[in-house]
Amino acid sequence: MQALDVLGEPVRRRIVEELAVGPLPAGEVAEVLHVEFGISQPAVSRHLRVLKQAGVVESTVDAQRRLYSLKPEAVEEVAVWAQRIAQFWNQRLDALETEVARGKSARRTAERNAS
Amino acid sequence: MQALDVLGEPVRRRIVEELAVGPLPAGEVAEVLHVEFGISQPAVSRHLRVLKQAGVVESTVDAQRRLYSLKPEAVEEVAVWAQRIAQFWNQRLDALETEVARGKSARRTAERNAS
DNA sequence: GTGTTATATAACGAGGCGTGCAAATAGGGG
DNA sequence: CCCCTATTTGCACGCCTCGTTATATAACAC
Repeated sequence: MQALDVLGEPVRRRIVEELAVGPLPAGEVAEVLHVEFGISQPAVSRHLRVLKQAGVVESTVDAQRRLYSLKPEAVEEVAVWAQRIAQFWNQRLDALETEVARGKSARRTAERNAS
Repeated sequence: MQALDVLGEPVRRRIVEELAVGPLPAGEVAEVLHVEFGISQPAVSRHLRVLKQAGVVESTVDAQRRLYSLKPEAVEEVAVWAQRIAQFWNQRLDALETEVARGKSARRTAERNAS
């Protein structure tokens, strides 16, 4: 799960969203981020590198330009993780509801302790 | 999306996973994390506070202890975000496939590259 | 009250991250 | 060749976060 580590950055998240629509040359990414976040082009370049090293994006050479594109596996990895957690939680929720429905309502206190 | 900012931390992700199973007192969370990451109780306490401020967890008072539990909305938020991105990407992929199917095949010239 | 458990806060240091600027590299094109 | 554009990299700096240890608060028990 390298992806989540790297997506903690708002700027990088924005880049990912931008690339989700389709591949873009570094310059255009930089421009968008410059407008929205007020950061310089080299800064964006660095973020792109971080994203690349984390396997979130990849780049292609097109003459002098670098075309960056999203690697969907990475995003999917994040989605899977979050969904797994959500699922755990839902299971728990269902269990509680069942329990309550059965009338065992007054127990839940000592349930989780017992170390 | 405060959740993603905060979930970039491995320790915090572990805490979330632990709490996904069910609520736990701070002490037990601290113990688990101490065993697995070798960090101290105060460190865990701080992570819990960060998670709380980000709306990922919440706590209730039970005598001297604090019971921490996951706020599923936060996790769901992350899942939704990631899925949205993934969906964008899938749309794009579908579009490309359609294009290729139409016979425009010979374009993908400089596809492969990396550092 | 004193003592004990459970947890949070304070104070501090170390390290990492993100930034801008300036310079370097890569790839055209005259 | 030399120059121009696109992008990356080197450097210095400030900030923010993490971790530890020591200490405080809260609630209970005696």
